[in-house]
Amino acid sequence: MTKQPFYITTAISYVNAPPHIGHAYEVIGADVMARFKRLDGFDVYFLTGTDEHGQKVQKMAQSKDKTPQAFCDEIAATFQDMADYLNISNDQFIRTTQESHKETSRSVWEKLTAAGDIYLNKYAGWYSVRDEAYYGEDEMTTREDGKKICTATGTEVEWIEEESYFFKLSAYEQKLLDLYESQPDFIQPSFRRNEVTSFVKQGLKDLSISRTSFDWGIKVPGDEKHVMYVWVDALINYISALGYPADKDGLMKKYWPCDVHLIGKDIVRFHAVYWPAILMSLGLPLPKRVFGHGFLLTGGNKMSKSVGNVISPRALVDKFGADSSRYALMREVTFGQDGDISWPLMTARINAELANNIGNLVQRTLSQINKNCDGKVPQPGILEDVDHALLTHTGQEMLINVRGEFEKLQFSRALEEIVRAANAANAYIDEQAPWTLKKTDPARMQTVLYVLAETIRNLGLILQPFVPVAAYKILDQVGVAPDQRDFVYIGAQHALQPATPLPKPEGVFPRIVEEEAEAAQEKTA
RNA sequence: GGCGGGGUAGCUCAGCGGUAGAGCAGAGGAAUCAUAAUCCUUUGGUCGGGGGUUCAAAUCCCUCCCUCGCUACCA
Repeated sequence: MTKQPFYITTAISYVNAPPHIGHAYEVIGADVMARFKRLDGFDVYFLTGTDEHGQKVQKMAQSKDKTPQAFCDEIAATFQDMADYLNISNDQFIRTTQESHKETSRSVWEKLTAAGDIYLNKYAGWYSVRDEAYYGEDEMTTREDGKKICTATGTEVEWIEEESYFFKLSAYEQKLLDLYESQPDFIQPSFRRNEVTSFVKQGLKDLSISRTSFDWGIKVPGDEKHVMYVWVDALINYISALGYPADKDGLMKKYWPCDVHLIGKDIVRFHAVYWPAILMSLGLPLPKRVFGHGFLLTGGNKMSKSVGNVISPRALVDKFGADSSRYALMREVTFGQDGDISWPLMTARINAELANNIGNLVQRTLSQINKNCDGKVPQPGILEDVDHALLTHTGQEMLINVRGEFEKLQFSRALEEIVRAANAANAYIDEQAPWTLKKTDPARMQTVLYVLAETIRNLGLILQPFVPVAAYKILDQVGVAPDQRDFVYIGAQHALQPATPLPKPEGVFPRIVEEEAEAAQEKTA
């Protein structure tokens, strides 16, 4: 049976600065989803990467006295490094400065032109030379001397007309509205769909898609004084990565259309309006889903360097490790909404759920098996109702519930489900008290410990997408073979074989113990 | 201004017409296998204000207040 394909992407990150926590959050979300789908029997392709063109990058490079490419190489490396230390399982890391992407972009441009959707005209507007930006009427005020200035920066603006290519976005207004109507899940969460719909209903203007004021970009075929507007270039990454249009490796045929574009809420419009319009013009099928996640806040505020409340991905992993960091971010915040994170919140969550609940469950069970069952999977007797109840809850039932949450990208809810299962196992162990059975009914003790080992196997399996390394350790400790770790192995039909020898148990989720220095740091935060 | 979220226990949030819920935090107890972890019980809310519909409203309608987002071409 051939596996069903599943294509998931993050946004590509703009390389004007090294990664911050938001980048980490997004790529972790995508990774958790990708890993889940792989384990659930899908043929997954997971793409992430960097967006490297545009005026901002050119300026940044200049100010650091570097060539744009050298500058990009440097920053892109920090993103690749982050993917590494966060344990991200992407299949490709695309960079928009790579030759294959440029080729695709030029080819797309030619196709859009051939489709009659690109034309040359003038872009006109109020421009601030100092800010190198155009401003709308609502962003400007008139000074006493009668000159218009930008309200925010206070710089003078002048009326500028610049030659530019345009994309006939206006021609797609009705088609886009039809799309949102006929495919209500196209934009998620649903309140984002409302925003986009009302935006499109206001009427779409054609989109200026080339620039002549700088040259760090992909040159427009046949008119090299223009470079493509970075957003057009950036969006194309989702298909250039698959080899469009040549499709030498058949990736396009296999994985397109994309199942989920996972992006930040700030760029929903680009993905829900511009991108489908471009695809329509190319005659390509549209992505199934665009999911805009929220932002991470701390103390209800945006993180900012000047306030000094920034939590960097590197610092996070240094303190908690990759697994626990992934867990904390996925658990603490409802995906799709903004969420508050802080060191104390994350520490509390990791300790309560990973260390105390799940970690300690594994430890207390395995150490009893190690001491009392000769270090082998115990031999169960006849299972009682309580045993069946726990196994059902933590087996198929948990998988079905977790899968349901993944369909909605509700990672936090999925984890809640898993924690609840571990909780039930802790209640079971207390109620059954195998340490007492050891003296009164050793056979029953074996059964109880077997049921617990089996529960731990199920938990280890379902935890893999979130905490891959620790989950692997758990599965190793209950003697699950590496090729028996897909979700089809969850549940009774693939239960542990009694008498399988087990390695000596060791802790998987260490408690975070606050040191004085950290406590002091938190006081100031 | 227009459109759309949200305002529920100390904290984070669920419920969205039928006697106020979960987790965490707080209090009391049990147990001792375990990462002093676990388990049980429990305190705590006039569900933003006001009005209306209904036998019945956190839940529907109106209105007001607060808060957040969107309202195009830096990315």
